[in-house]
Order: sequence, then structure tokens, then C-alpha cells
Amino acid sequence: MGQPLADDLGFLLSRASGLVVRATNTALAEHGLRVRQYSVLVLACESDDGSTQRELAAALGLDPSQVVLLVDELETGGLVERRPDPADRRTRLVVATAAGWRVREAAGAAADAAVETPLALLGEAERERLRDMLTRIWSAAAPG
Amino acid sequence: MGQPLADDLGFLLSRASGLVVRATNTALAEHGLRVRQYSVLVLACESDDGSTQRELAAALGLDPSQVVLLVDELETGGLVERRPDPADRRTRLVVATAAGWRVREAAGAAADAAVETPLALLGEAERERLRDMLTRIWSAAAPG
DNA sequence: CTCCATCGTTGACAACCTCCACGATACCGC
DNA sequence: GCGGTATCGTGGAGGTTGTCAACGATGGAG
Repeated sequence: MGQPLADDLGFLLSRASGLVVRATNTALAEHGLRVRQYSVLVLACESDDGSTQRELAAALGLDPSQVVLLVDELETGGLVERRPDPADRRTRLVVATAAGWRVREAAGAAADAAVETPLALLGEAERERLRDMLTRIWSAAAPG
Repeated sequence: MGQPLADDLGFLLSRASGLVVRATNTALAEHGLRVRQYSVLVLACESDDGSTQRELAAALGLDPSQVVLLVDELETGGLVERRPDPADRRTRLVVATAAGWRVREAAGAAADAAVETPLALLGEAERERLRDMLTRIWSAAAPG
């Protein structure tokens, strides 16, 4: 990390991230979700035939043991269910329920609105550029 | 948070942040520091006449109660000291010691090297642009 | 002098991260 | 088939972080 802390990308990254996560968390609280749970729910909605918990962990950058609890909570809330994988009896496929889809939609809107404040100074072109850079940071260090 | 999770800036931000923080943490471990402590140390080095813990908390985006422990640990390690503020007996000015400067320099080099991997795909011009955007995200929501 | 704001500090509690271990299952070489 | 090895989900331990509410001490305004 170079000279002024204000120029350190790692620091700026984590500070901005903390800010956005905090805003999102309070917005999601009305829907009974935290960001992590919401992320899992969204991923579950995205794959029609379900996702392995290992896949979820890899996509989220989390330890698989964390995903267990998140899916537990979502399953308890009836937003997601674990189905047996017909091709591999070790894995459980996580799929969103109808209720999960509804909550995901409402929570997504709330989260979008909440993030609008911190991102207010960025135009759509810049956001796209930011997305691209953040994705490349991930791909530069992730094994896939 | 819009449709695909991979396009969600909040998610991308926290995932990239986690990645970089993890890499930095392991690099700083050799110097007996964690990122948070390192951040405080750098800020302490930046201000000649010392910083209030409240100022540190605001700059870092942390709760003041967290700063207490971080400064405690740095002080125990002899990297930083709390001086009485001649102008205000409530506050304690945090300043880096000579040892603190040395460790900051070595740790900074290690951290720089560690972050190089995840940032490998970004050129210097892009990094500058990223810095600018992250700073604007912060300033859009921070009360200062 | 009184009332109120601010500073550092402490404590409690939840969330998160990291790592290790286990049983169950799959896969590969033979 | 069979045996060794790898992978999956899960659980637990221990440390770090985030959030919030208090407290005593001090400063500042009226």
C-alpha cells in the first residue's frame, strides 16, 4: 500500500464496500434478509435446475461452511429448498421456491433504491466501467 | 440489486473487497499486522501533529469503539502512542513512533506486492479511474 | 453555574471468517 | 469388482468484525 491511505485501492475498496453493504443491509432488513442471504437467494433464482452449495460458495467467494447456514436460514423461511441431485447423491441442489422469487423481487427493488444514494455521483457509463473492473479483479485471482 | 448478481455493483464491490483484503491480510501477517491496524498506522504516520481517534474512525468508516482496540494493539506493539491534546483534554492524539514508521514502510511494501495479483489486469490509468470512482462513492454518502 | 454536546472507553451481542474434521458418496486405476 | 483418493455437505472451535448503548470526563453556550 503506497503512500496516502486515500490512494490505496485496497482501502478504498473495502471502505466503499462497507458503505454499500451497510446501506443494503438496512434496506433488506424490512424483508427479513441480510446481504449474504439475499445473494444466495438471487443465485438460486438464476439457475433453473438449481445450484450446488459448492458452486454458490465459489461464486460468492465464501467458505462452503458459511453457505450451509445461509441456505439453512433461507430454507427455514421457505424461500429456498434443497433438492437431491439425481446425478450425484453427495450434493444438494438449491432452488428458489415461489415465495423465494417474490421476496427476491421485492428485496431487489429495495436494495436497488438503497444503493442509489452512495452511487449517486456515478453515471451509467461509469457504473458499467466499474462493473468491468471489479469483475476483472475477481477473475485475476479466482481459480475459474 | 438488479437482475444477474454478477452485474450488481454492491455484490461485485464486496466480493472484490474481500478478495483484496484477504490477500493483504496474509501479506501483513508477516509483520504482525492486520489490515485495520495497518490502516490506522498509516493514518497516524500521515498526520504530523497526530489524529484524534474520532478523526481516525471517520476516515476509516469505522465505529469509534473499534478504533480504541486497534490503537491499543498498536500501542502495545510500540508502533503508536497516545499523546494528550494540549487544546482538549478529552481527546488523545495518536501519533506514530519511529518503530511505527519503519514497520509501516516494510508492511506497505508487502501489502503493495500482495495486491498486485488481484489488480494485475488493471493498468495504471484504470486504477486511477477506479480510485476516483471509489472516492466519489464514499463522498456521496459520508457526512464530510 | 447549568445544561448539553463531544471524546474515549467499555461491554454485550450478533455476524462473519478460517480452518479442521467427519461421514457419505463419487471417481480412477487396476 | 475393489481400493485408494478426491469431493460434497455439515459441524465445531476460535478469532475478527460490526452495531449499539451506556458511562465518566471534559468542553462550550447561555
